[in-house]
Amino acid sequence: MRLSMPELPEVETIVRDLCECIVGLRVKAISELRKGTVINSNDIAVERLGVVKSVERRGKYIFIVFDGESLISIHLRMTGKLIFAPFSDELSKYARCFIDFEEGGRLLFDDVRAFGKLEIIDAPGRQKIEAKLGVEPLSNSFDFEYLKRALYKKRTNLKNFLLDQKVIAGLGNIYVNEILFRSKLNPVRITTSLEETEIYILLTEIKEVLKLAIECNGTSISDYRRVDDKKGSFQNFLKIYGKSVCDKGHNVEKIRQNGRSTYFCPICQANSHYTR
DNA sequence: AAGGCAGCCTGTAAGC
DNA sequence: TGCTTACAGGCTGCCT
Repeated sequence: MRLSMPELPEVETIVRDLCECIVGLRVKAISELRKGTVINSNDIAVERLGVVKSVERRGKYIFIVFDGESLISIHLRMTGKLIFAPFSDELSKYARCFIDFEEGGRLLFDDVRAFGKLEIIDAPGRQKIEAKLGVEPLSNSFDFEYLKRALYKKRTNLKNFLLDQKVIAGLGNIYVNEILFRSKLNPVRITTSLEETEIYILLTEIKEVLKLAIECNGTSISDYRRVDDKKGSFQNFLKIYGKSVCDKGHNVEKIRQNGRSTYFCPICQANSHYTR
């Protein structure tokens, strides 16, 4: 299986790695190799971006923050990769754009499916992106009350609920499958059917799975790679995604919800009767 | 208003 | 063998 999906833990790992590579460097130029990859709708002058002050994550977005007023937002979507090369290497077939720094070094954005985007924005542009994002799941703001209120406000199934970036920012298909399995909750359950004990379990598992995955530097089942091309190791902890049997030996069922594959154990997660 | 879903894109794998 | 088709999925924008 070759999939890729940088979700919150993968993006967090990339951001941490990127901090080590590019903070303090001054942008010289941005080169677009495939039209549409770089968006600069405000025509912000690249040579005025200045020195990289920090690299931050919000949901699955990466923000490269400069000492000036502008910043770069990057979304890797499914197959996007950021590779920092101290020396200018040969460009791959799927190189979409790159940033060259005055001090030397090049940050390459490589993306097979060309869904990813790099956008040069200002502070209001960042606000516009963040306005569409829900809570950071590892922050203190994401607590029992937040989750309970959000669940009861919606009327959809648990799988779609957890994938909704406006509610919780950063979860993708793999981790949602894992979280629901570890919570022993059926993905087709309607959000309003959850009891308080179940909400507490769900909250705990969301945080636990993300923390563990970050400790593992993400999941590489996948062509996800870190900035230095190293792999993460969370795939060793996957219990349900892409599996044919669960850890109890039951057959795993695979269904589609809103066009996305859901893996679940109909025995361990046997509560699908709560669908209303 | 809010939820559902096609479309974007291309490599991989299965089926004939 | 080689062609066709399905699948992988985050997000936007359209439809209901």
